[in-house]
Amino acid sequence: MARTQGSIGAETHEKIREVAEELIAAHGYAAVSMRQIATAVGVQVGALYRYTPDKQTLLFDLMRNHLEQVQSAWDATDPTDAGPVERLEAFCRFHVRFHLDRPRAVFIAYMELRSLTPENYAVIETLRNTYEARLEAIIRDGQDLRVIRVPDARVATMALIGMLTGVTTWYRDDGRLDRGRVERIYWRLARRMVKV
Amino acid sequence: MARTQGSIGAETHEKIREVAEELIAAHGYAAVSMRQIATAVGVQVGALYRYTPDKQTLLFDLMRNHLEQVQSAWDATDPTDAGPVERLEAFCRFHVRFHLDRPRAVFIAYMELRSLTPENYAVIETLRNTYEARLEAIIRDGQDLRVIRVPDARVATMALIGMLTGVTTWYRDDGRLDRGRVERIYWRLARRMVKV
DNA sequence: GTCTATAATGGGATAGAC
DNA sequence: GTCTATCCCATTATAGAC
Repeated sequence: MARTQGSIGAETHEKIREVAEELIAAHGYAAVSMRQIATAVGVQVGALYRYTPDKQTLLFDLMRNHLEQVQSAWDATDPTDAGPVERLEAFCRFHVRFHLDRPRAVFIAYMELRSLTPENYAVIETLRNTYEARLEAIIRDGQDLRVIRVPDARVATMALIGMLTGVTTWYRDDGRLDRGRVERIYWRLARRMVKV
Repeated sequence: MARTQGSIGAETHEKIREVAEELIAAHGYAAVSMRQIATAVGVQVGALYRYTPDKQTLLFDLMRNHLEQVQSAWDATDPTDAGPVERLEAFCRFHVRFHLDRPRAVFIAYMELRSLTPENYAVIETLRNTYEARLEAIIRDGQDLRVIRVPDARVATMALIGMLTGVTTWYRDDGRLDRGRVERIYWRLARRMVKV
């Protein structure tokens, strides 16, 4: 397979993304320098600018990429023909599983909103809102069909998102529970929260 | 009332804390400079160092102060003679109320852990764990007395903390719901989550 | 207790050689 | 596509005048 004409080094590009995600998740966007990233990648700082116009765009691309992946992965998972309770179970399990698999990307997407320029922030906020709206729609469907009952659909949505996303703050792979059990426990908690 | 001998300017000290909390919550510890803080306070940068030995200590004091206040405010609120369900209601309502009243301090306490030196991090982590242990103890009491039932006390604790703390990410004072209603809705969701 | 001035270091980004 | 060298500016923290 010939390399695409005019393409830049795909391996280096990928490594920059991995290293940037790791360092930014650990120390924060503002605390990580382009020099640190270059050193961890194994290149000099000037080389980074063949892959990103600036540091801000590097962050923005990481966040957009992650949120677009969440979105498309959920759209591929959503059992749209099923009832609201079954879809809610799919959502809760998907959210926990996906977030446990990508804790660093999740961390950045939630923590570095304030590091974005206003223009980039608007894009990312829209992506986040679109995803959260998917959950809210399921809850409202369930209410209409009287198979889900919550005091307030909007608050229940935000409470669920907060509860599910929080798993990344405490879960450890070498801990007492494996991912499957955690996924199951979170769904049982969620189900009781919204049950008729 | 005479000013304590040898004391530094109490008003300036307090203003530094307020300004630092506001700026760090908005932009992040690493992104805020001592110059920015000094300008917002209305002094020159050198003056700040009469009140804090360095920037790190300024952050650490903000976080410790907040967590100690959470702890002592809860200890003063906890209806220790009541049953587990009543105490859980007190906890949930307290947590939502306290966090809605201090969104910036909460934000910093959860987001800037990575900006602390290892020594300072250990202190803050201990304070956080102590507070979370209070909730877990209530849930375990409730399980023992068979008035609370959850799949796993530890996961339920973290799920509750995540759910309740998340309120600060979406609540707006000029929004649809006032604080009292939000507090009530969160408690209803929590109660269903842990009910027998 | 606050100021001005400065030391010492590191930041993002670019130019031009190879 | 990566390197070296550099520009220019911001950073934390301190010294010493007032």
